[in-house]
Amino acid sequence: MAELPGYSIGEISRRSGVKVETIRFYERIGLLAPPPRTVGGHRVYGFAAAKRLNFVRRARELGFTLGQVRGLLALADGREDSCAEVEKLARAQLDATSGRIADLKRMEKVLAEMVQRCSGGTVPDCPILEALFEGPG
Amino acid sequence: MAELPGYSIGEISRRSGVKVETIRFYERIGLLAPPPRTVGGHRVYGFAAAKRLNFVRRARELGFTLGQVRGLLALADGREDSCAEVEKLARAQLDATSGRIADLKRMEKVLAEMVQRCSGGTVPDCPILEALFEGPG
DNA sequence: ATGGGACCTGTAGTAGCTACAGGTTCAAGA
DNA sequence: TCTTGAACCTGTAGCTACTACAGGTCCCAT
Repeated sequence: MAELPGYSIGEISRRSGVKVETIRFYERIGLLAPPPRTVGGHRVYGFAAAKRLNFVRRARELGFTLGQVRGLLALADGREDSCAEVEKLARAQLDATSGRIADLKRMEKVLAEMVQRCSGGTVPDCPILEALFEGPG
Repeated sequence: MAELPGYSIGEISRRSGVKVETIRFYERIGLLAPPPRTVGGHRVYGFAAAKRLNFVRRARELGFTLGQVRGLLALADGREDSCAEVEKLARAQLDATSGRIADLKRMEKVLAEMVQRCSGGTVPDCPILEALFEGPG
C-alpha cells in the first residue's frame, strides 16, 4: 500500500516559517482547517497547508490583522472575481501603513531633538525629562 | 478650616489627557502612587499627579513601553545626574523607532506594488493574492 | 431631601501569540 | 525487539496596555 505523503506539524512549520505553537493556535481560532491525524493523534498535513501558512505569514508581515487575513483567505478560496475586494483590502492596508509611518516619523523627530539637546556633555537639568514633562506636544 | 486643594480623578483625567480607567489601571500596576481618598473613598489628587500623568502620556505617545516609562519616572525621581541613563533610553527608543519606520516602509513598498499591479482593470488571476502566496519575501 | 452624574471595585475581554505542565507517540539505533 | 529521547499532544495561564462591563456608592446642586 502506498503511504500518503504527509508532513508533521514540525515540518510544515519549517516549510512555512510559522512556529508550531502558532500553527496550533491558528487551528484553534479557526483560521486553519484541522488536518487529519495519525492513529496516535499527530497532525498530518499536505502540501497545501504550507502554502496557506506561507500566505498567512506574508500577510501578517505586511501588517494585516488576523481578521483581515481571514478575509483574504476567504476571497482567495472563493472563485468569484474577488480581485476588486482584495484590492480594496490591500489599499486600506497601504493607507494604514503610510499613516503609521507618518506617526512614527513624528515620534522619531521629537526623540531625535530630545537626544540631540542632551548630548552636549554634562547638563544641569535633563532636557529630555523636561521635554517629557512639558505640555501636550 | 481651609480645604486642601484637590482634584478628582475626572479632573486629573481632563488635565492630563489620560482616561479615568487608564489612571486607575496605572495605579493598580504600581506606575502611580495611590493618592489619598475622601471619607467616601474617592481619589483626591494634587497638581503633581497631572504633571506625572502628562509625562506618562507623552512618553507612551513616543512609543516607550510602560516598563520604560517606569524606568524614566524612576530616573526623574532620583536626583542623581541620571541624564546619561535617560539619554541612553531615549536613544534606544529613537533607534527602535527608526527601525520600525524602515520595516513599515518595506511593507508599504510591497503593498504599493501589489495594489498597482492590480489596478489595471479586470484581471484573470489576482496578482495580489499571488504575491501573498509566493515565496518567503 | 433627592436626583443623577461621577465615582468605586472587581472581573473579563481584546490581539496575537508564547510558555508552561504533564502526558503520549514516533522513529531510529542497539 | 526493545529502548531512548525528540517531537508531538491537550489545556491553561501569561504577556502588553488597555477597555468595558456589572453592580453598587458617593457627592453636590437644586
